[in-house]
Amino acid sequence: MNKKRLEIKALAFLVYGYVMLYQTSSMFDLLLTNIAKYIHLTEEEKVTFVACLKPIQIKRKQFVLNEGEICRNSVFVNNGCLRGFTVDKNGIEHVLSFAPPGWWIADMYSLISQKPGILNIEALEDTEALILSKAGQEKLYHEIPKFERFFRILTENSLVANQQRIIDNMSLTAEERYSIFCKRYPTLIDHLPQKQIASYIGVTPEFFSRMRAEMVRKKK
Amino acid sequence: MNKKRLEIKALAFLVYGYVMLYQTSSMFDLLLTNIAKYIHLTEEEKVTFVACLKPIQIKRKQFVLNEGEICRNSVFVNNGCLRGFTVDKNGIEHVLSFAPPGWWIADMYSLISQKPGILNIEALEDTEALILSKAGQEKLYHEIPKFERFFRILTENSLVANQQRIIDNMSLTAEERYSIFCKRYPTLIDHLPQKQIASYIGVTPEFFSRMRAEMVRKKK
DNA sequence: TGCATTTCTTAATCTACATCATGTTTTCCA
DNA sequence: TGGAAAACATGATGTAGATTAAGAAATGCA
Repeated sequence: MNKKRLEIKALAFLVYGYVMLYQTSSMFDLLLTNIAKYIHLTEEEKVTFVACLKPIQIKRKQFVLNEGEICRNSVFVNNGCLRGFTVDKNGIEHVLSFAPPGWWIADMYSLISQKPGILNIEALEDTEALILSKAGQEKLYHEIPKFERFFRILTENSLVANQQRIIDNMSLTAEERYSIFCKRYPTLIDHLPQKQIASYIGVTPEFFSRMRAEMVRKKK
Repeated sequence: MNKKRLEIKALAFLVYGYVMLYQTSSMFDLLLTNIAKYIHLTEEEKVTFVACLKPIQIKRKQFVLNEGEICRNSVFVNNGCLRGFTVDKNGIEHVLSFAPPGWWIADMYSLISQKPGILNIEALEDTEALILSKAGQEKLYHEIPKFERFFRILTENSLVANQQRIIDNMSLTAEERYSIFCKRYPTLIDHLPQKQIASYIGVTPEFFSRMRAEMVRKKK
């Protein structure tokens, strides 16, 4: 009798474990799917990887990183949206990047050098994310060298996008840059406050507002 | 007698081989030294690596890559200087990057996607360089996975520099951007035609010329 | 060495976008 | 749910840098 009870208990625990696994796994699905586009992970490797991740919740307007701090994590967004921005000597903010679901964000300079950074990272809405510490990332490089490949590819893609942005900033008008933004990030447009988009494409909110009115006028 | 002749011949060939190795090795020194900062290669791996490289000579004003072509190589500069630039719809050139000795250059977008690119790469002076084909690079990733790490780090550094440039373009005046350029690339300043620097920092040659005169005037 | 080409300079005028100011609409949260 | 804060719109004016033009200096190459 005693033994049977133990068995039942053990079974219940197992079931509970599976349920937990099943439930919480959804939190890693988006990231694992993204990774699968570039490298193949065994189930065991997935477990090792997931063990390096820590889920966090960030309230709207809350900061994940402040300028002057050392960036110790990469952040992968599951829900919501983050922004990375700097503040210039006149107190004006400049958006370097948005991180909607499926995107990574960090202060790359600070993360690499482990010196104080210049980036602020803030939630534009309530956000669920996973963080991967620098230590965790280096552990991954050691234990599963395929991750070198994954992050190389990720970084390459990011570099290409940033180079294109430099070229666009040098050779296009604000209006053209905005059109490109709309095409490239259609989901962000209705989501984001105008002033954030204005800051990203590199104009003042006032000019952006006028420009949009102008564009509507033209189309008629 | 016949045998001895053969031995001498073999010895001569060996000596010749070493001399060749010694002479030509200087051509790879800069690159191997750079790599050694990030990963350790065995002598055997060095040989494998060097076998993937092909030396080229580029005359001043000659193009290594034209927009519209598919970029099939990364180029590492030993001597001289290359520039990567785009031409906008008004025919104005915009310099995305310079490649002085010790630097890599390529149309990253095209190299990754193997689609026609938008970058022109041209020699600003007679240049000696090494090219690593995309195929060669992928062979390296397979045979010596450490190269995943090397190129990841290279790409990360490049990404950081490009992000900083985006921020600078959004938050600084042309004069400030020029000051930063002077500090960051002191060797390039006396080397490069002014109009190339103007194009890199994102102003016209006329404005750049006036700006510099202005800066001299101020300092007195 | 000299001449053609490219690069640099300087000046007048123009424009895309910034700044300042003020009112209106939307959003948030107590 | 209502009132404060944030976001957006619009007008008047200012400015960094572009454009056009034309001459002077430097450079490359036959």
